[in-house]
Amino acid sequence: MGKSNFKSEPGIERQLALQDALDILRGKWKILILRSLYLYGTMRFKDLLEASKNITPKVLSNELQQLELNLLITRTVNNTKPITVSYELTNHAIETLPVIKALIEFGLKHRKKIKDN
Amino acid sequence: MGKSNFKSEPGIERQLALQDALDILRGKWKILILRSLYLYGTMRFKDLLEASKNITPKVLSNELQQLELNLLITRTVNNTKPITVSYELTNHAIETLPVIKALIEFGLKHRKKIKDN
DNA sequence: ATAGTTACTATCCTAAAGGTAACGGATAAC
DNA sequence: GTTATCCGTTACCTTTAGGATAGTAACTAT
Repeated sequence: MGKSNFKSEPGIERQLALQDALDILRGKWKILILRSLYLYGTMRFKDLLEASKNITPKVLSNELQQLELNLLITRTVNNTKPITVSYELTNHAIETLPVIKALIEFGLKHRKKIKDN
Repeated sequence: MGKSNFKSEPGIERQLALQDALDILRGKWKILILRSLYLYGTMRFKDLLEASKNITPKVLSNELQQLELNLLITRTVNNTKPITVSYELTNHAIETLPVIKALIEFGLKHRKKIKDN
């Protein structure tokens, strides 16, 4: 396979960074949830349930907990009459926006490619 | 949840594109394989086995088939003494480079954030 | 004839992800 | 006191991803 013909040096740090990113964003729902929060700002649990078509409360709850653990969203309990809970992105989560944009761009091009056979 | 405060309109096309992209690139290995091919150009099966630490031949074989199906890599059999097979990225696969770059950037920032507590 | 190389495939198994359906605690409205 | 809303949890099950181990086909070298 020889030496790199594309970049100076791979760099173990970049390799680890990539693996971490994949771990954190892995799964069917996390990126979709992040995108909803980008688009709509603050959302309640119920909003996210409706926005993420076909997700179940259990799964949504899990995903939100993981996103919170990884410092991508915050969870705040509002003292409203029927209790409500608000989720929003942290500043840190802004760093995932380029990932989402790139995925959408790739997806658009891929769909076009498929359509044109 | 109100109206968007961030972008004009979500757009069902972008939603579908995102879901397609996530489907195509899903899993523990695909993006790592694509990155190896970016870095090294043409690679044989054995090269990819060594570059993707801890992957098994069965899993690698599966991943490669899926990537080929989705038009991201090509597979060519070389008529060498012990048969060898070369994999490389298609032109179309270039479109995934921004995704990988964005993931790495996010991963680097995330690692820094974690280290700084 | 035996052993090695390359690129897999086959079989079996475990673990993680994801889904279904029902329930619970808090509060309030009717 | 029954019903409703909101945000979950619990128990259970199915599906998918991933891994371990061994084997195979084609060829080469010794």
